[in-house]
Amino acid sequence: MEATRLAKVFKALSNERRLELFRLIYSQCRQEEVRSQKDGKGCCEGIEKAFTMACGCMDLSRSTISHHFKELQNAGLITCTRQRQTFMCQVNEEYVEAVRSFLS
Amino acid sequence: MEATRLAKVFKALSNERRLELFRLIYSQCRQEEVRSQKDGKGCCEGIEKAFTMACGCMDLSRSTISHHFKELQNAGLITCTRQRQTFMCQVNEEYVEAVRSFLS
DNA sequence: ACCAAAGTTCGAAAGTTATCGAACTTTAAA
DNA sequence: TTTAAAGTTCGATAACTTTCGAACTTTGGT
Repeated sequence: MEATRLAKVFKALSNERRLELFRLIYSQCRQEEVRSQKDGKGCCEGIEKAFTMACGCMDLSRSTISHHFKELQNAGLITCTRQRQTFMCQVNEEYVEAVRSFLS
Repeated sequence: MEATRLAKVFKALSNERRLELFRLIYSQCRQEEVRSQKDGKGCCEGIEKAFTMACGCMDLSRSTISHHFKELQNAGLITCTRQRQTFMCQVNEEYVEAVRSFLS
């Protein structure tokens, strides 16, 4: 991944609270994946009510949490799609992989 | 690595020019390592004249480059030690590894 | 003793970020 | 139709960042 884009990914992870949020989303996704494999659904489709869940876990205003979700999306780390009242959130593994291999 | 420290590492890498600088240092270290293994010296002791090299490679003022070196040091990614007029620069692999495994 | 090379530190300007509360929208429930 | 839940957007404030040039320090060469 070229420097410009990768730097944006790092910037998205450079705020402590946003890093916590991303790790939270990621770990929920891992759990969801285990569950969907048990059900024979293949891979995880994303996690539901990610925003609501984050509001419950983090001591930040909803507007700030909304902002952090936007930043993670802008950086490409997650994709969110509306589902009626709540939204569905997926981790973009390609970007996670770019972080892991940032020196190659 | 805990969130506070890891976020600082990501912040250090969140500026495009600083990310380029770090990659530059890292790649020089890899080359140096190959050379020292040939010479039977064991591992790379760090790269010499890192600052001078960076000044030659990057179109930024010396004061800005100095600042970026400081930020990389503060984050823990590199260690610099003076050697007469120039300085020696080492990459802290522990921190690189923390980035690679930031979700575990 | 003088000069150059290699860095560092300072002060300033311009821009970006994190955070909040208030006001808004959209969807669903009573 | 009113109300509630789930988000989003706006405006503000305080703090931080990037970058520069100028002035400084420290080390080594002549």
